[in-house]
Formats: sequence, C-alpha cells, structure tokens
Amino acid sequence: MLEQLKRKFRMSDSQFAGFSGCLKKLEVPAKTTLLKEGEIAKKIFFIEKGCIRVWFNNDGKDLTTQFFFENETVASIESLKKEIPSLLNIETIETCVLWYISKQDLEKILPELENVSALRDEFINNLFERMFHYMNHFFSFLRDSPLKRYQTLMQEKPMIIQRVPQHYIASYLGVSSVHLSRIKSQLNRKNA
Amino acid sequence: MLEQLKRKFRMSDSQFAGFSGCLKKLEVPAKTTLLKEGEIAKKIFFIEKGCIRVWFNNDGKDLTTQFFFENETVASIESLKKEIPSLLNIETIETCVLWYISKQDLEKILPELENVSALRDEFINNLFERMFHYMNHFFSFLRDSPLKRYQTLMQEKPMIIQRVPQHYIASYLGVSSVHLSRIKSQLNRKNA
DNA sequence: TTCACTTGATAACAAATGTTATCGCGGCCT
DNA sequence: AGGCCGCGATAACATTTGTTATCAAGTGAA
Repeated sequence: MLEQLKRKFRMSDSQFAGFSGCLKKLEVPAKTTLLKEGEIAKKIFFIEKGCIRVWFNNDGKDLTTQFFFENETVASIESLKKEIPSLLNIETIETCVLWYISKQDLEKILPELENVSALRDEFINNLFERMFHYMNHFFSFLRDSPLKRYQTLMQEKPMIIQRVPQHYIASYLGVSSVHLSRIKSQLNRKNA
Repeated sequence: MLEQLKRKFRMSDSQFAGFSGCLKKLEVPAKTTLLKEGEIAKKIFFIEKGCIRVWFNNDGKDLTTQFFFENETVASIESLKKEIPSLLNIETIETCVLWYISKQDLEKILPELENVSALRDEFINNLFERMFHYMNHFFSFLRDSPLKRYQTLMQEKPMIIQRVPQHYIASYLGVSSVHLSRIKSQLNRKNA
C-alpha cells in the first residue's frame, strides 16, 4: 500500500520517508462516518481496502454524489482548502482499511516537499479529476435518460453495480429506488 | 478593461506590460462561434462587453452548460491544458467586445511570470470555481425540482434571466422550453 | 430456530415532464 | 405597408417518473 502511494505522488525515497511517517492506519466497519456535513475537513484518506460513498442530506433523504474504491484518495477538498463547513458526508459502505494524513501533519512536512513539483501537479490533477467527474456526471443528466445513465454506469464502473447497495446507486443516478428496479427489470426482459 | 485584468491577475506594472502586449481585441456579432466542439482550444477569452454561452450538441439539440458575462474569463480549460478536442462549443449570445490571449503567446511570456505565485493561484482558483460551478449545478439536479432551479436562478443570477433567450435557459435547467413556459406561467399566477 | 431488519421487486395510482401542434406577437427586411 | 421569421405561450395528449404499499428473500442476532 505505501508503495502505491509513493508512486502516486512520484516522491523520492527521502521525501517519502517524511511523508509516510505522518500516515496513520485506520480500520473501520461499514457505515462509519469519516466526515460529517457541516464539519471542517482535517484529513485526507487513502483507501487500501473497501469502498466509500460521498453524500449529502436533502429533506431527510440521502443524495449520493460519488463512490470511491481501492487505491483512490478521498477528501472534502473544498472544505480542506478553504476551511469551510463540508457540504458532504464521507461514509464507508464496506469494512475499510484506510490510511490518512492530517492537514496539520501535511503542512508540517510541506516545506520539505515544496520543491517537488510533482506534488503540486498531483494536487492540480486531483482538482482536474474532480472537475471532470462533476462535469461528466452533470452532462449525463442533461443528455441521457436514467436508463442510459444506468447502462453507462454498468459499462464504465461495473464495480459500483457489484458492490454498492441499490438505493445508493439510485440516488447517484437521480432516480427513486423503485424506478431503478423498473429499469433493471426492463433490461432483463430485453436480454431474456 | 486592461486595468481590470491587471487587478484580476494581481500583476506588477512590468509584468503586466509584457502580458498586455499579447492581448488582442476582438469585436464580434451575436451567434459567433469562438470555439467548436472537437477543436483543440488555443485561446483564452476575457469578456469586456456582451455575453457568451457554452454548450454541446446532443442528437441535434443544443444543451447549454454555462453562461458568462462581463469581466469573466472563458476557455475550454481541459482542452487547452490537455490538448484534447473540446467537448464544448463557445458562442456569443450578444454582440461582444472580447480580449484574447493565445496559448502560444501565453507560454512565451510565462517564464517572466513564473515567479508570480499569484498567477498560479489564479489558475488554481479558476479550476476551483469551475469545479464549484459544476458541483453546485449537479447537486441542484439531484436536489431540486425544475421550478426550484428556476427560482434559484432568478435569485442568484438574474442577469441570465434578463439577457438570455428562454430556450437556452431551458436546456441549462434541463427541461424543455415548453415546460419552462409552464413554470413561468405558474409563477405568474401565484404572484398575481 | 425465530425474530427483526435490510434489501430489492412489483403493482397501482398520482404527479411531473416531454412532444407535437397551433397561435399570436413583435422585429426586421424589402 | 406587407410579409417573413424567431420566440414564447398554450392546449392536448403521451410518456416518464415518483409515491405508497405490499411481499419475498437474505442476513444477522438473541
């Protein structure tokens, strides 16, 4: 796991030594909240094992905005950077093995890492990826029917279909769980 | 106009001198395409006067994703940076007075500007803002009815309601233009 | 085992939204 | 003035999607 992080951040041995000293391991069961809506984010999480969803509350209903799996990085990036209350909850779906670094520790070792342009690039790339995710997901709401969105999800992220409970997928696709059932049975009839 | 750009980028006089030398003025009528879907973006535009919409084609229909007005910066940021074909069209809605800088010129003067951390910050802030825009717009699709989305738009961006033809607004809100008409007449009846 | 709980399927009905067609208004050109 | 055209409103109808209720299967705990 640590090796994967090292590669991800393209660090030298000495740089990585300081960095990895700040990493703490965390094992938690399913349905554990890692960050609550309204709190100010203090940590960045790396997923070694398990999966996580990001969601917000609307009128008592969960609205899921993103899923994360192994070898991905999760944080409320806007809360972390601007120190504003997070709009989003971060919650485990499965039992998870995580590594996290606190903002405080990260700032402590930042001077040492500052001349590593790869780290800054990594940060910008992360921002880019998040922007792309929101952009593409938003476009699919303008462009596609719920059926089409589900089919695209099956093709591009089968892991979500396999590992995530259906009502979370429904809210991610912007439909009721009843309607997602309808979509699935519609597909089954076609393929039968 | 040039003064506004100088402030926006927080440049010193000498830095701005080099920068402004690369800026070219452009006056174009309404419905002018500044960047076509599929092309690779080469320019960044600043709007002195007029308004612009960003859209993509789906099955022969325009789907509008964003509007820009005076003193805003427009570019297909992902096409520009990654040199990939733009997913989006950039098109004027009104007669516009624009200033643009080509990517080539920007790179030419970049060494001179590189030690200006404000410029890098500005770039990251721009990325952040775009991410926020997509994030919030996407959330509103999960969270709100079309009526609510229209009301929010009236409150937060009345300029769009005032200056943009209705069928563009409809596609931006993800509804048919007929339904947007219904929403407006519904609001008129309430307020009467 | 048995009971509670969660998940997913289905039916019946209600509400929201799209589609197509028509009309009228106002701008603009000749 | 006359006529064309783009935009927006409206009506009628079709389709999609949400809501509520019910049931069945699976899972975990006492």
